[in-house]
Amino acid sequence: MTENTKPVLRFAPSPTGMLHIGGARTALFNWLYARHTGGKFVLRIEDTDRERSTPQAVAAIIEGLEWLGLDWDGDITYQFTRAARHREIAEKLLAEGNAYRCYATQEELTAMREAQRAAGKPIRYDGRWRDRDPSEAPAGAPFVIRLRAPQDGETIIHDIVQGDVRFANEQLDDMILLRSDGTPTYMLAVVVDDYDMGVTHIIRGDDHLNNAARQMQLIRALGWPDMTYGHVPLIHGPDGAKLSKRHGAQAVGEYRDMGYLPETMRNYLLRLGWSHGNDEIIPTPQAIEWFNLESIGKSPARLDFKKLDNLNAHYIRETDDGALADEVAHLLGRKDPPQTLSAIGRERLIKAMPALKERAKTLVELATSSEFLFTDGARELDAAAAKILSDDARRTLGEFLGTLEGTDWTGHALEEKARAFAEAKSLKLGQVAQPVRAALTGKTTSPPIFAMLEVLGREESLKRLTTHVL
RNA sequence: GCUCCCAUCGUCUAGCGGUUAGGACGCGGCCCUCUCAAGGCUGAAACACCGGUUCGAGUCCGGUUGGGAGCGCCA
Repeated sequence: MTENTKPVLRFAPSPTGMLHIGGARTALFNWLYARHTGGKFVLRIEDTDRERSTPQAVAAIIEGLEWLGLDWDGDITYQFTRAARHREIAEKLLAEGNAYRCYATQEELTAMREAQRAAGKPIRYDGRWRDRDPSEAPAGAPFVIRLRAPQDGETIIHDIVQGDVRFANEQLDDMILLRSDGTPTYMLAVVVDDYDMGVTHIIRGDDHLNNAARQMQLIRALGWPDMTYGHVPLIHGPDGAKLSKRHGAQAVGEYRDMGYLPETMRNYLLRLGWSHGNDEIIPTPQAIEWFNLESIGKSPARLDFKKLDNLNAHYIRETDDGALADEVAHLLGRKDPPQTLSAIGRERLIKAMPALKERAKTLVELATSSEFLFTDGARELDAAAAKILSDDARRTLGEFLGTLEGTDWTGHALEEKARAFAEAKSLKLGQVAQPVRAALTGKTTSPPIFAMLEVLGREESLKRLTTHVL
């Protein structure tokens, strides 16, 4: 493959809100295909709507992509900076007769649509200025420039995921290219920018499928080459309805806050709408190797947090202990009031991490389950732990502690002692271990308790345990 | 209303004319076990409906129903 035949993919969000989970998947697909083919992945911010675009949204999108690990090639293109070029193309179309000036006012158009709606007719611009002589134009009145679109025949989109999609040209109206204030519309800007940026493949949400036909008409009018389209079905909430606030997590930042790993998100989002046989666990390098456009599914998918959790648990187990400790420290710092991880706390955390990470579905859970490592002295007991520490249990605990003098403070040695003690007393191991767990952690669930005794050390462990001896 | 898209277990999906319709998550059971997980084994669970085409349809075609998207001087 030579340099100029390599694919150029783009992600083109409009900065009017956070990076949405659906947008993240679109970005991922584009990114994966670019990396798979050795092509380019470029980022373009579609900020031609000056009213709704905000710098905060731009920042959130960039932050989201960076967190997801989706790096783009070259500089970010800000669409609004290219307005002069867009205008130039509109003028060219006008000069060639492929576009015309329309003087219809917004009120007039609104009335037109209302009438069409009332009559049960399709709602579209009726072409009232399409063939009017320019001399009829009201002097000095504002006008927009519309594409003179073909009225017969059909426009076909050869979509790589949806197949051939045909639109009768008669049902597509003459779209506005340049607004009356001279700024370009989205339809004009995308087509011109994609062409100028050398974009070869457009992978985007299928909410743009209808737009594709209109954009194709524009491309034809300009005599520019076709691009390859792939319209990916949208992601729905767990209830099948369109994703909205009430579904909870929507912005990628929220997933981060809930303790999901970027690796998890990449794998999960990939599987939502793309498949490779029966493979489920697909780390990113493997995804880059396997990804193709043909295996993108055609039907919309729903979010399933249970499955997300399961994948996240998998990737947490795969993550390096030190990196996880850093994440826990980060989460601690975000608490109210913020907590810092002490040197001793970090040391304990690293030692306990192999056992802790096997039990956590999210980083938040990991931080919560680590909490008992960071305090000193007697633990406050939760209700279940208090119940475990009955008088009998506390007596047993005392007797057991009595056998521990001189014991090597290792998980293995302590477990041996506990087993011997239990056998001597005709108790089950659990009858010894559970009171120890309750007293040591204040809870009834924890990583293997003898290993935790070792992590906390003799001194700290005895401090916690002796408090509860009867 | 008009246009376009979609339709396999609850969910994500494999399937690309002939399969006991497979896997994963979740759910139930068993094993393991100091708790909780993890892991192993195992069970229940799907081709929306109606017509065609074909010797033979989950797979091809049409319709119905049900979802979704679009119909802005938003993107």
